[in-house]
Amino acid sequence: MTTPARTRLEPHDRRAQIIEAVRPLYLQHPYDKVSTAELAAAAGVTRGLINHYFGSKRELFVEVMRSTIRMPEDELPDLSALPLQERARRTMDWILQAAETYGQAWVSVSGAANLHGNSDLQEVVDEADDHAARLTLDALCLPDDPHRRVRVRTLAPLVKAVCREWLERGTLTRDEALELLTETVLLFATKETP
Amino acid sequence: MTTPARTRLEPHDRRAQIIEAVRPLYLQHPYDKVSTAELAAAAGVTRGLINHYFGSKRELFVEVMRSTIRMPEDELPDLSALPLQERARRTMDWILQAAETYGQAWVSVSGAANLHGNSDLQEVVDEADDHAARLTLDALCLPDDPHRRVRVRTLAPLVKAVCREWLERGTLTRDEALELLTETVLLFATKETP
DNA sequence: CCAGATATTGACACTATGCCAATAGGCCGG
DNA sequence: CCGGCCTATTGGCATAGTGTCAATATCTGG
Repeated sequence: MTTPARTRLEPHDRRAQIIEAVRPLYLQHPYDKVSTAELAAAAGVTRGLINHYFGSKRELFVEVMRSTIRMPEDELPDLSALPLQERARRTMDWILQAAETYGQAWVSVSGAANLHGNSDLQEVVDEADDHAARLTLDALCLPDDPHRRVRVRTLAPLVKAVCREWLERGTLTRDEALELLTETVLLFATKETP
Repeated sequence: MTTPARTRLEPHDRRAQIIEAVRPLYLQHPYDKVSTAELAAAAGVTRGLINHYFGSKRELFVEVMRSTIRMPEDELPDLSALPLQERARRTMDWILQAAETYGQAWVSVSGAANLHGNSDLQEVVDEADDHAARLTLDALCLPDDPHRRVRVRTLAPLVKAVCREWLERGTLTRDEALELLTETVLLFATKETP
């Protein structure tokens, strides 16, 4: 029964350690079903420390989200030798695969569900979607000008919705999902910039 | 200074009255910035009554959302005489117009922003999106079989994202938005069912 | 080995939520 | 027109959760 004595960490390390320790809780329970006490317990620290580092429970939550819903950029295959149509298909396939095997968190979090204008989470989700758009354009070997980026990032919520129909509800087959997304991404990414 | 004496309403009416009285609060502030006390004050009742009728603050919030984010079905024009392409364009135009003039709440609320699987709000948003899909198919004069409905309702989050780029960020013009959505809805709605 | 710097704690004050017995509004039969 | 019943509504209580801050303990450098 080793009740670990209080240990002292560098601020940066402590922040990171708390975020990691707390992540699983938010993967299983919604924000307001997890108390600061539980968060602190999971991290092996006191409630006070969470407020010290993150200001508020909410801000910790937002930080956890930020690092969780970001699409990983490794293992993105090099498609530069293929025709555009095929690049599109493989890129979308890559996303579907990530969603399937890793249960990629990115697809499970879409926009903030509030009525009022701006949510703190919206900002984080937007950042993640914009990042996903950059990755997509990169995989497609298409230039990343602002207009194109805008169009491609609007696809993020569509991709998530399609994945949800496929994985959670079983109302679309993987092939249907792939086909729809492939055609749509071609439509959105190749429209000529005015 | 008329402090209105306590009046007695039919349960059904009281529920409705509370929801209406509370709606503006949630249009301006996020869920957790509004206290039950403020909600009760706005409705001219006591905190206890809110719990009596809705069980919890959260459930009241969900009810407000349910009735707020539902697309109105009136004023949907009859397009049956036009060719499909044109029906699609006008339907999307109708949606954009609703978003612009009424600041339609539907477009401002997309999926729930949680990591864990299911949110109480997700259910409500899904219901609204499915409803919007029915309206869309109706306007397009296309049959409403399950497969088609699934595909069209995945477009809901896309429509919202495009509207956000157009209205809030100004990164898309109205014409660009209209064109993208028109082509996409045609793609999704006219794919033959297997 | 000591002393200064600071990461971490624990207790306190405050707010908010949900619950329940008590209260009172208004309809109905006499 | 009145008294009594039904139940919508209240007000206070109990509890849980959040944020703050002075006090404490840990590590580092001299």
